[in-house]
Amino acid sequence: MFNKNVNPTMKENENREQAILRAAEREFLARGYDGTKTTAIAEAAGVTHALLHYYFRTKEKLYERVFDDIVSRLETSLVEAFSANGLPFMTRLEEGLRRHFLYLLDHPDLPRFLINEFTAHPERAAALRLRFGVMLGRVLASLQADMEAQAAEGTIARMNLTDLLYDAVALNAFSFLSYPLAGMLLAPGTDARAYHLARLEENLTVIRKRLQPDPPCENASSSCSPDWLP
Amino acid sequence: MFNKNVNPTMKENENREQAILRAAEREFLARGYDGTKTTAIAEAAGVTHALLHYYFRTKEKLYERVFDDIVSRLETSLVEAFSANGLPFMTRLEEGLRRHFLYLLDHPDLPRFLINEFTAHPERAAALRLRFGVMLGRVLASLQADMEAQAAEGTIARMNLTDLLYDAVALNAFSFLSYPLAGMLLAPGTDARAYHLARLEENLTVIRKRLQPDPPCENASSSCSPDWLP
DNA sequence: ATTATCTATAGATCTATAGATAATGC
DNA sequence: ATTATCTATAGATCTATAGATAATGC
Repeated sequence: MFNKNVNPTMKENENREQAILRAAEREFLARGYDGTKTTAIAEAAGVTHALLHYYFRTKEKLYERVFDDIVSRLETSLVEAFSANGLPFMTRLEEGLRRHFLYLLDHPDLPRFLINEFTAHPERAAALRLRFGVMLGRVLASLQADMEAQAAEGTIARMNLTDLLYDAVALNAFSFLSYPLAGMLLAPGTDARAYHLARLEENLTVIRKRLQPDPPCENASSSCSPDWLP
Repeated sequence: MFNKNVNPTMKENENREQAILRAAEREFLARGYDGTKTTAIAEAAGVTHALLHYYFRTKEKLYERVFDDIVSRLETSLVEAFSANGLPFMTRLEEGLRRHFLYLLDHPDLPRFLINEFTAHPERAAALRLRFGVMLGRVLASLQADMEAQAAEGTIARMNLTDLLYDAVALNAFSFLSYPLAGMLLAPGTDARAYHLARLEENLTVIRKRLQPDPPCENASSSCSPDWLP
């Protein structure tokens, strides 16, 4: 049952089932569902094609398994990212966004993969939305009270926390979504990591300034209108 | 040569070649290259499958033609969006971003389509990057001088215009990229258009605040550190 | 006796083309 | 004489399974 590991594409102590899963995740993330061939997965895993069907029956089932694993890990990472306790609101927020970004830096194909999945399979989306809803609820609950306290003090502007997180996730995810176009266009020669880390700092600046209280209104200049009021 | 238009899927005065192009664009945008079958395009266009190959020879060539048309229209739209003249910098910027967003509202599949194209076909990406580079250069040139004048007056913060446009495009595009997940999660029941228009206002607020000058430094609070300096 | 793995192949798509026929322009 | 359109089918993938053989656990 335990293989002798003569297969060079497998890690130490990894069995063929795990090798197929790893290869499938790589292929699906890189090429999407339709672009991935089960023959290519089998080849990448160093096993025969039939074995893939022996373990996972169909391409669809293998895909669902891979997808579920990916979402589970993302959930864990996101909830942990915002779990720091006892620190001031801005510190926790920035630290959470930094961790969220670094997670994406380790999984740069993830945003595109999730977006394509939700678009291409709306029939499966309902169950997944529920999972993301629960995850978002946890993050919101963990930050909401602190945010309101700060707003009451007047040290940050009053705004909807969901909108703020949406802004932050948009900026973070887009750095990876746009890299194949924008990375080489805006910073040719720079390596990917340095490029992304520069974007992270800009993203954090945007979020910080989004929360900056409006300046006191001394004159009629437009920047004095409290645009966050109804 | 001119058809009698007995085909119900074709518009008045539209020939079969155009009908194939329209159907191909719809299919490719919705399902991507791999997910689209030439048989499905032919069926959607109301012609036999062989006719598609008669006009465009291969799926690949048809795809390139569709892609090129899409990019050309986007270029025109973007350059026009920022071409308003004689108005103050902030007005031109906001108006340009508003038009950019409304264009996406008419073409909600476009961001995902472009991202997938650049990721899946890096070999073709070079030529396209050049086109996007020219387009970006035009928009930058048209705004740069005005922005510097405003910054010199002190009415806006000093920052890199490219970063600012990147932030804005990220926020605008992500509204459409994330809609299948976030739309139904955050605003169930709301219709898509209202949802997106609400995001547009938040996006403009983010950009406005990004440009808000830092408050004068009266005390040692963290919001007083001029984080836009080296 | 069960689990893991392979070879070989059936069956389903999907792209592309060959070759016939109809419509149009000179 | 050229352009547009159709029917029919070849050829290439790709998914999935059948059925044989080897390895493992009782």
